Amino acid sequence: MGRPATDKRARLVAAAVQLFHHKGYARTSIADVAKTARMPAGNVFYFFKAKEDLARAVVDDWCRMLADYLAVHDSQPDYESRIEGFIENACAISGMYVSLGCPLAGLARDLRHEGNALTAEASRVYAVQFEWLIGQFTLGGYSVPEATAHTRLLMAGYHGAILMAHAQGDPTLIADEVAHLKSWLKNLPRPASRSTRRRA
Amino acid sequence: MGRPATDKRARLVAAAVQLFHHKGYARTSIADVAKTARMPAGNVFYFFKAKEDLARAVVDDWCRMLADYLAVHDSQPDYESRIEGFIENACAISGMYVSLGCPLAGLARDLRHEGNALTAEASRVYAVQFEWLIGQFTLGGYSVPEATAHTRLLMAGYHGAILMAHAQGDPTLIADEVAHLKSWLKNLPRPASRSTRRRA
DNA sequence: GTCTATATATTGATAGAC
DNA sequence: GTCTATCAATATATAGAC
Repeated sequence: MGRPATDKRARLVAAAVQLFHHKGYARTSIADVAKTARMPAGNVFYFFKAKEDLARAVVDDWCRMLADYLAVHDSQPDYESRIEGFIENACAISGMYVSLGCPLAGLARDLRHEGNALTAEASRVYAVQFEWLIGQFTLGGYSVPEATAHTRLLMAGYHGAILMAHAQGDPTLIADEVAHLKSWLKNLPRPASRSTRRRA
Repeated sequence: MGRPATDKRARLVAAAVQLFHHKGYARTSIADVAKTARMPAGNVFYFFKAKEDLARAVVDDWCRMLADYLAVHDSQPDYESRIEGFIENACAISGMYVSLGCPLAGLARDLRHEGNALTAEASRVYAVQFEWLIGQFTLGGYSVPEATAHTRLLMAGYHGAILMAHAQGDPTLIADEVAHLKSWLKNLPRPASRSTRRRA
């Protein structure tokens, strides 16, 4: 169906992804987005009939980017190395987390304040990480309830450390939590039943 | 010095505390605050010459409220019971956390997006909890570095679980983390040196 | 001290020329 | 499809009557 041949829509989404992270959703104007994407303000409404629709496109883009990033870990041979890679990545980008906060946390919070229309979108942004982690623990031989419980603790500690590091302006909060989570992961009780891959 | 005899200022701050939590800082207008506090909009600027100053007063109010709440735990006989009370409180108010998110997280994030003028204020909101927890662990005999490390892990898991529960709309994320943290606290290695209060 | 205007800027969104 | 001009609503903040 008649999508435009240009990359204008993609440029608008990319600009919105960045600005929603840097300034927040409410403080980012359509004019801001258009300017960052190097086009006139009125043009935005050709691609998105309302700011809400732009927000939905931004959520879609984050889900896609997160899935792409998580796929990078697929080259690791076992589930534990893949999860460890996920955990350690927080250290690699802790500077961004400290200065701007987690983009997922920001987006989820912002969208919940924009009326019921966007509340459902807010829940989607973390779902990709949740599902990937549950899938990895399951591959490691844990039952789905076990994998879910482990994932929830991991996600809480992981994103909580980012939250604290941002609020306190201190990247060592992330480094300490990463070290703690790696140790926690290594000392996790082995799954009771069959494991599709041996080794810790 | 010439403070007004009425409670209008306090009513404005209370209204702002509530609205900043429910709607976020950017989406809360001065008119909203005045209306909630039952007075005309123009009146706000007699007490706060700018919206920024209202934000500062809201941060002050949160620091005071947090200190008052933490003092409730002083009746507990030992540091471990006091920290346990702090942890368990997340369950008691998990409904509020799920529907509105943590007010501290929201305020901290919102203020960081309002230019450099309010960034410093954003760091203050968690400081009361950090310092109280470090103080409790220290009373339990831990060294200041040990107490700080324990506090940082606790704060990350605690506030991370609230963040996830809000984003996913699921209070069991908080209940599970609370159970985990209580077990973690109980199994924490005893401090090496003198302890001002015996017992786990 | 308190409240009623109102100034001024910016917002999301639309209409219509090209 | 693209862009200009502009609307209507809402925001913070001020001036000045009471």
